[in-house]
Amino acid sequence: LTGTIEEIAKIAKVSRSTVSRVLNGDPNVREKTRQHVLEVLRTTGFQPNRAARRLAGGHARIIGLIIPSGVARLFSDPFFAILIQHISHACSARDQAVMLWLAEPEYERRMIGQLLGSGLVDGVLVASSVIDDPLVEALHHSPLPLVMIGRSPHRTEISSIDVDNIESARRAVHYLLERGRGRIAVVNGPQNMISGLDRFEGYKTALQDWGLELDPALVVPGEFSEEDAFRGMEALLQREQVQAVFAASDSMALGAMRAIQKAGLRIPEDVALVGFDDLPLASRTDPPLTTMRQPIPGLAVTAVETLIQQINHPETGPKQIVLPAELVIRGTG
Amino acid sequence: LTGTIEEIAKIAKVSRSTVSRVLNGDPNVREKTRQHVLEVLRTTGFQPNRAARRLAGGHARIIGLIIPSGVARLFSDPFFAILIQHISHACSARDQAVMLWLAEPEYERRMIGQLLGSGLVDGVLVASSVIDDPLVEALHHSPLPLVMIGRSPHRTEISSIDVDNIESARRAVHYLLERGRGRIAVVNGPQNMISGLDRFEGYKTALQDWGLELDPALVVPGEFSEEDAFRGMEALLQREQVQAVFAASDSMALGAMRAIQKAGLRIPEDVALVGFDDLPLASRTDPPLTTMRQPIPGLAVTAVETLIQQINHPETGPKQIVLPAELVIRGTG
DNA sequence: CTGAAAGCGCTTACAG
DNA sequence: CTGAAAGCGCTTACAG
Repeated sequence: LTGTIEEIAKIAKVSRSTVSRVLNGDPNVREKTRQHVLEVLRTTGFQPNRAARRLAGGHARIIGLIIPSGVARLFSDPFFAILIQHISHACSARDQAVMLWLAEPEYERRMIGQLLGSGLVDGVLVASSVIDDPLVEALHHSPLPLVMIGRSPHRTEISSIDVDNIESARRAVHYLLERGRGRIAVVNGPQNMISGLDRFEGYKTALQDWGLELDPALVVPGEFSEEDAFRGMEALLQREQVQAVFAASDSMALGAMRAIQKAGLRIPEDVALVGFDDLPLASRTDPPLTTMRQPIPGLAVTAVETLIQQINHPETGPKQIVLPAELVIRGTG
Repeated sequence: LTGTIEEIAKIAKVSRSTVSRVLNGDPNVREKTRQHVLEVLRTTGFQPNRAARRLAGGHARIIGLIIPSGVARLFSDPFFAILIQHISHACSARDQAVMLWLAEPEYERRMIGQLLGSGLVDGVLVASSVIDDPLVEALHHSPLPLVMIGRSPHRTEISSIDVDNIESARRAVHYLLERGRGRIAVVNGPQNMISGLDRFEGYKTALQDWGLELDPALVVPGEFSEEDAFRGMEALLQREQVQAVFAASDSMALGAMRAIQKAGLRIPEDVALVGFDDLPLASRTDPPLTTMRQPIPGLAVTAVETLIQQINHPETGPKQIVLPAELVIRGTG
């Protein structure tokens, strides 16, 4: 279908070295030659064989996208689906293919071996992980460039892209406090993930800012799942009176919303509600959800570009990039 | 980390040909030699370089998993997330890596070129598609082995794995009719996808079986999304009285459930409800959802195995495999 | 049953 | 700026 570099060379009447140079953007090609080869490349629709490319020591332009096993349960959260879509999109736009590795405890060892040994992947993106995930540790000690989405608290030597969860959560809760809501419940994410931990931290900080005590009775443990949030909130509402709820994800906000409405309380009159993520569903709930918007496209693009940078210039040190979130005020608070 | 075949050969004191043969299960190796090489392979944890393998004419053991652009919107339906997890699992268990291609209109052409030209992938799995998707057509006309999840109505030359959507939907509606529910609304999936079309077909057939007329006023168009189902159902309940609802997916059943309950109707006393999929959420709704269970693990495993079969024995003709669904009776009908 | 050799399609010093 | 040549790590006839 697409032929080999040799055939292109023949058509363009140059050596295969020259074709390869053009393909790889090597500056040591006369401009006229380059244009000519480029033209042949275009008309033939040539696609270099990535396997050969990789084998010969170049980059295959393949990125490994890893979902650690501890996170696999969350895989059906729309946040993930959307994140993966944007990562995939960012890769396509940069002519990078994506290899998906859903880590599973049983195959984790083998997976790492394959990632390293199979010689396919130029670098690796870890999409969210549990704190101190051994998989991340292993990856970090491998020669493969690595970028995480979500910061790694104990490892600033690993490049990561994250939203400022602490500050964002704090701002969300401030917003509720400013609107006169004193008793604010929190629906937490998993506390073994940094995003869950940080958002809870932000909640606590906001209370402190206002000189309020943390009331453990107002803390609903959650796992980023709608159902858990629904149940937890339902139970809480039976014993406590609250004026507002901060949910650490939109999925959980949805669950909380259902519980609040089921309890016969009005949103936002009786109970205000702020979520986190700004998934598409947030604008379609009734009333529409006020929430902290995660810049998912930005996270994806930045992660992919950071990784590519790391692949092409391994000498560049690790980077921690923090992206801002934005409060989107709608009808729930 | 894992070394090359050459190093294994040296340790095992055989030629690299022999190592390659045991690696590939070639029967022309003396049993004692094989055991010895296997032992060395085991102790070294050797991983063959897939890029080299593929280049040399063997199989890379990489499967391309394609989500066509027409389906990308559905990507955040938990059904997809779970399906992908199972596919990934089935591949890991068979030592196959997964390359993810979320097709996007803008990059679709390039993607196909890459799939074919990049020489990375041994075969391709299309996870659900729109009817007569041009992407599937292109793939079908390529030399790459192809298996679809979801049947392709006009192309029996393509291997496909599917659940019997028509019959399953029919059984679901029969179940409601048998329980004395005469006026049954349907929340449809997209009618440009075979699963949406077939389930509607099953609904219509069931009505016919009972000598009932199809009432267009009872048909809620949907796109497999909870929100659309919620709105559609809400609108329907304002003008119609129904005794039951058949939703073509669990996500939509959830939306319908919310609408029914919001309208002050009891489930199942006033309105019975049957979904389709049996996602984890089905057992956790209130009341728990009665639904047709799709054998997702079975679909995934069968699809992967069919594709591997197709890769290893291209002479085998295409296969259409239909898996049974099962009605799971819970609290909604 | 086993090994030496050619070749897969690239990249990258090396020489000019 | 360009080309001839070596080499990446495998597989697979070919010869024995």
